[in-house]
Amino acid sequence: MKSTASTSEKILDIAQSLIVAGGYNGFSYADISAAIGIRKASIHHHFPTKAELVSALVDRYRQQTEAGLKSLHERISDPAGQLQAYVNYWHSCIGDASMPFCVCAMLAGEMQMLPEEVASQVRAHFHGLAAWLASVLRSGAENGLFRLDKPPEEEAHMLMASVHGAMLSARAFGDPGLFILIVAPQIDRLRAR
Amino acid sequence: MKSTASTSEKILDIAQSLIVAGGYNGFSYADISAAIGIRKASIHHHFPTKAELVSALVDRYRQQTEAGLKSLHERISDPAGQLQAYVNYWHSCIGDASMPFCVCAMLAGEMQMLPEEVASQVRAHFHGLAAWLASVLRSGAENGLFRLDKPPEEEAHMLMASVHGAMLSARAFGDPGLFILIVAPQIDRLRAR
DNA sequence: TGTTGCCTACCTACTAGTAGGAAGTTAAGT
DNA sequence: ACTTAACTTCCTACTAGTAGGTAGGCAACA
Repeated sequence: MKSTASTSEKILDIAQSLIVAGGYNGFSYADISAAIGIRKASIHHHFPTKAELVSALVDRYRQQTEAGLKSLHERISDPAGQLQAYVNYWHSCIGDASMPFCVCAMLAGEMQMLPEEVASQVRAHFHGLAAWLASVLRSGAENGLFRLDKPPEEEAHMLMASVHGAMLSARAFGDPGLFILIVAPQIDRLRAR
Repeated sequence: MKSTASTSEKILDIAQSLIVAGGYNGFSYADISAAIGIRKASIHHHFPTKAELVSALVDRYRQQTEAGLKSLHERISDPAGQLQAYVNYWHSCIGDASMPFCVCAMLAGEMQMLPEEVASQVRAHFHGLAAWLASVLRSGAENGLFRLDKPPEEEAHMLMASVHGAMLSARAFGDPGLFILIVAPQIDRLRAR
């Protein structure tokens, strides 16, 4: 239930949606305060500094991502389906506007002016995602499901870039459908011919 | 010569590099003031509001882009070479850190909280770039140089997303070489087999 | 004489962050 | 059962600093 969410989780929820909309410098304690009906000082009680808040937020995001990918592996065994499920997840997030952009992709754009603690977590997310994609592509290639032109690590980077670029285009053009139009052919391309 | 650059051009130069580093909310008049040794109020003399400043900046960026692509067409006639030159341009910008990110890609991420005048120009840039890529791909396909799996417009969107995603990955991983590692195979893929 | 470019000085609104206290909760100690 | 102490959550009230923006003046120049 939503009503059982703790205050600190509510703070992270709204901060996350504000970051997705405008990045690290695009929100303030006052914005969060207004959104959940609590005073600024109370937010500082839960998260003393903005850097700590965002750091906790990215930490949670990374755990959620890890848990999501793990449960995905439990529900779907074939690598092609796993890739499809990953892409479908983002397709629906963008489609229903619940999270129209990856938190870490947003922050990666501002990398140079992020507090170091946040920057290193963003880097870690990118490494983790690239590793997951590479492992899925590798096992798919071993099964003969995928035909890779490059090593799995490079194909993973290419796919990740397509996904992030597709998010950006969908946002720039204001057209959620653009995401899947861009990403789907990139996945088809990997399937053994 | 750099020394003949007018003050307003210097303002746009530094503002552009600050936007590339941290987006619309990532810089202030005070930052520009400190960087070029002029008072804040003097910047307001040239650009009364921040929205006007960024709007002028994106306008200039779009003109520079248009001029660059035009001269590219004059120097290089074959579509494959044109595509290669476009990618090489960004490769060198990212490599020497002179402009490690596209201004409009940066702003597109913050689309939702941009002043409308800026947002529409960013959209226009994306439309223009997609159209240029589509026209290059189309003429390449007509020459038999490219073999496209999808209509040129869709292939253009895919390529543009790869380029922007590759910029983001290069920044996230702190590895300029990642850009070309991601983009080069996407171009090779288009070449007739 | 008016215009351009820059200045000093200032304004209001907002930024992250702090100090200190009120209210309620929990868990012993008696 | 009653008290006390520690802890949590949230509050009001405040700070120093920064945000974008304005008013008015001065000097160079057309």
